[in-house]
Amino acid sequence: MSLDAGSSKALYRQLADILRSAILRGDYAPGEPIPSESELIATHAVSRTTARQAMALLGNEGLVIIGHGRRATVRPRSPVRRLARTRLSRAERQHSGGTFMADAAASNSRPETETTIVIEPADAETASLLGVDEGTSVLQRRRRMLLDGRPAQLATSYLPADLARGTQIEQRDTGPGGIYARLEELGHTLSRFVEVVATRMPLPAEIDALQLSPGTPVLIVTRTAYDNDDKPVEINRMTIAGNLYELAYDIPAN
Amino acid sequence: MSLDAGSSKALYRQLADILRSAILRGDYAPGEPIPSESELIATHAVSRTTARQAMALLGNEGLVIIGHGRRATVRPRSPVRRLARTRLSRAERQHSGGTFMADAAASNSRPETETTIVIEPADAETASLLGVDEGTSVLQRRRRMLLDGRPAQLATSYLPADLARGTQIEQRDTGPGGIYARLEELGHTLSRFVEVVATRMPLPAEIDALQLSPGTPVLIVTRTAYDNDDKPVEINRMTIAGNLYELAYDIPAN
DNA sequence: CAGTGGTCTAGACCACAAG
DNA sequence: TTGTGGTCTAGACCACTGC
Repeated sequence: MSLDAGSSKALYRQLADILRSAILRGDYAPGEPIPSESELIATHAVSRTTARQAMALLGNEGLVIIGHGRRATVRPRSPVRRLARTRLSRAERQHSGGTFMADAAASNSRPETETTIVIEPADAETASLLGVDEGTSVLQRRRRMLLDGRPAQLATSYLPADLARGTQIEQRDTGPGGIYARLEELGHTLSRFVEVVATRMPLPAEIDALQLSPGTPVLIVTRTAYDNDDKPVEINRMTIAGNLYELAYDIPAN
Repeated sequence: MSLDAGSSKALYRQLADILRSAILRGDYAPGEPIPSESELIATHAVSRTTARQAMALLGNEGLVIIGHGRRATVRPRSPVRRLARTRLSRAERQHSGGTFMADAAASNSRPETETTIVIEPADAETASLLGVDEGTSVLQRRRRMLLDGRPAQLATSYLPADLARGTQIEQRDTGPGGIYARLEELGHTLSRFVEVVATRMPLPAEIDALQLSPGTPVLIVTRTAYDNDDKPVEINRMTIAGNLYELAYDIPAN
């Protein structure tokens, strides 16, 4: 409960340990303030730097929210929304405005989408995923989705420009059922999706766009849609706030 | 390229921006050293604290690896292993020592597993997932898996103790096909799995067990195995180093 | 041994939040 | 206005790495 100056463990780490234990034990409830810097300085006889190092450590662990001018608080467990990937079934896709809209409807939230559409040559990675040559013209639909006014995820779709030319896929509003419905109308009947899930810390632009607080990682989901010839027809790269979402996958046992 | 003391942006953030851009641009290759604190101090006329704040920021973003006594280096992109969840098919399960072994075999690595087996009363969350009453005796198989001597993931299986009593599931070595094969032999034919994927920053114990460097989030996968009556028979909670793994899911388009 | 990063202190001034 | 956290400085001593 008190600091040991002789310990090989740094003072600020010991201090962080004390606070972390207290938080995990529930001494400070989610949303409640933890001791201020001044209090830590007084209680544990350390310098301000040491107190701040301890706080910063907990902030980067995602345990506390530190904000200018207000006391640091225990990070509330945000209500986690579950994104069920079964929503990719054809039936689900068709009577909704795409997977995001389906998820929004399921969670009783007001969805908004900002869309930017550009055509650019494919970089090496995108080209490889889409099965086209590097430099091939690719249509990018960059979207920022919000739920109830709060940023939820970033998503960019990539399709060969040839394939989308002159179709509603080039429009802001892709119509009922979204891109996938349009693709099937074009004769690209979809056979399966592959989603690859990874995680990393967000870049500053992503922190900004998703309004993330320190210590919040993002989920990076790369979805590839394959047609009946097992040819990739669309790539969707998603960046999802790790504190707000979890992904659920259903896997048959055979 | 140079710092602006009048800017509203903190000096250390400006400095971090400069370094980050240089790294992302490729000026410093992965694994290569970035400027030392002394160099930053000399080049940009800042105090050591400011230089260190900038470095720490990049460290927490996972862009650089900072180590005592050695120069900070650009974080090398670890070879990412893909964990294909199709490996959960019955055919795959049966001729391997479980999903971890299957993945290891697929990646030509030498797998090791440390296993601890305990029986404990279920906490509220586990009870709810397993569909049993809180406090019911639950068998826990805690495993730490290593590939080529390096920690790869932590996994704990939870099964109702009644169900596992007297079976090989209570042993360290669960035999060919692992737990799932034993469950099916016991009459619990598996119908499906649900995997829920989330991410967060690791706790100190996890950092230690997985040898994670700062700025590395973990993937938290909770897998539930259901039998033919759609009753959960096993829960598997996995903690996976986010810099080493990605998960691949195959989703039929229907 | 020299160079690098790790920890810690004391003190200063600023910016934001809330009463 | 008061208290809180944000930024920055100068300086000191320590511990690890690698020549």
